[in-house]
Amino acid sequence: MKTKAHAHSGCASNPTPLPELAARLRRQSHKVTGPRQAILDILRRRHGPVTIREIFEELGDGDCDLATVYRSMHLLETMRMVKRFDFGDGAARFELLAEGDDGHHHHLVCTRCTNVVEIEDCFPEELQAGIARRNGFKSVTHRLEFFGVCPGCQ
Amino acid sequence: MKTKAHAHSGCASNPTPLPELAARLRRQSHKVTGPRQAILDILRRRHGPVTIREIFEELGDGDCDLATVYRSMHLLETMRMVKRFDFGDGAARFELLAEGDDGHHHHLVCTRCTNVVEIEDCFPEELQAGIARRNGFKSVTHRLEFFGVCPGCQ
DNA sequence: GATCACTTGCAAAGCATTTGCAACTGGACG
DNA sequence: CGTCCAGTTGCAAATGCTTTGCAAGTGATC
Repeated sequence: MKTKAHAHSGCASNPTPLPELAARLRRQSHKVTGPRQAILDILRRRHGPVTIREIFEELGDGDCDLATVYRSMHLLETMRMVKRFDFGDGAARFELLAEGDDGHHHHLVCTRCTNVVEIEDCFPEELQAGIARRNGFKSVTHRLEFFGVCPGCQ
Repeated sequence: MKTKAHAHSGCASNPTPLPELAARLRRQSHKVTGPRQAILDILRRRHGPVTIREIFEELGDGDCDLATVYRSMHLLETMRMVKRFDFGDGAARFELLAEGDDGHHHHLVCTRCTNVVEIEDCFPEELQAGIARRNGFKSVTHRLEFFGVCPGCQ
């Protein structure tokens, strides 16, 4: 089975060129600064969701302040350049988003080693529509993550 | 349509008697103390998920310390008397569990007023089994919550 | 009713995250 | 190129939820 094109960018195999990411910043009149480039550079060569702490530690020593990483991720999130995920362990995780991608997808997380696999399946649309309708809700989405024990940890 | 029996206890209509809850504590050799009874009493007459802060504020002034509420919820969780939910807003929520109930179910949360509706639907078992199998994972479960805008907030 | 392990209150500590503020700097413009 | 200023950054302090150390208090058992 061929690897289906992933909804997210950031695969190590063909990372989005950094200048392209910088252009996205500029296009929305945000400055292309050292810290931002360093952070984007880390995100673009990452497969899965990254922690703020992980980003910070992967940065060179004096590269930038932890607060700046937080601020940058917040900016990138509002610009829809990254998507935030929550595995319920108290630390936010982020994935770089391809342009125009809403990044909606899910993960299968190993509860032993915290390894993460991206999942293609999603909660069935018609079921969700029924839930929304029955309760009179509009604009319904969902947050969904799977947890289990990976092959290596069994 | 008749109200289906909910998987969780704590419905205001027929709350589990407090002595029964106390008995569960005693049966597992935990002391039935004032704070614990007060907390259980709040939980048993609650419909949905409650925040620690909400419990604390619903307690009488000198009823007990915030740290004690945290400790109690932790105890009740390990005893499987309550289930923890995470709506991604940084505050844990709890629901009282009927005996023998694993409490697995989901919620539809209004993103405007944070009102919560309990949902009966679940992620399709066969889909989840496929996800587990394809990735070689064992003991797979999921965390799933829905978000939208409730009728009153539209 | 004495005893003791289990509980509690209080205060301090832990984390992830946010914020105030003064110093700094991209990049637009001349 | 040099000026200029809104947007950025570093640093430190603050926030919000949660946990923990420790000494004092108290259910439950005998």
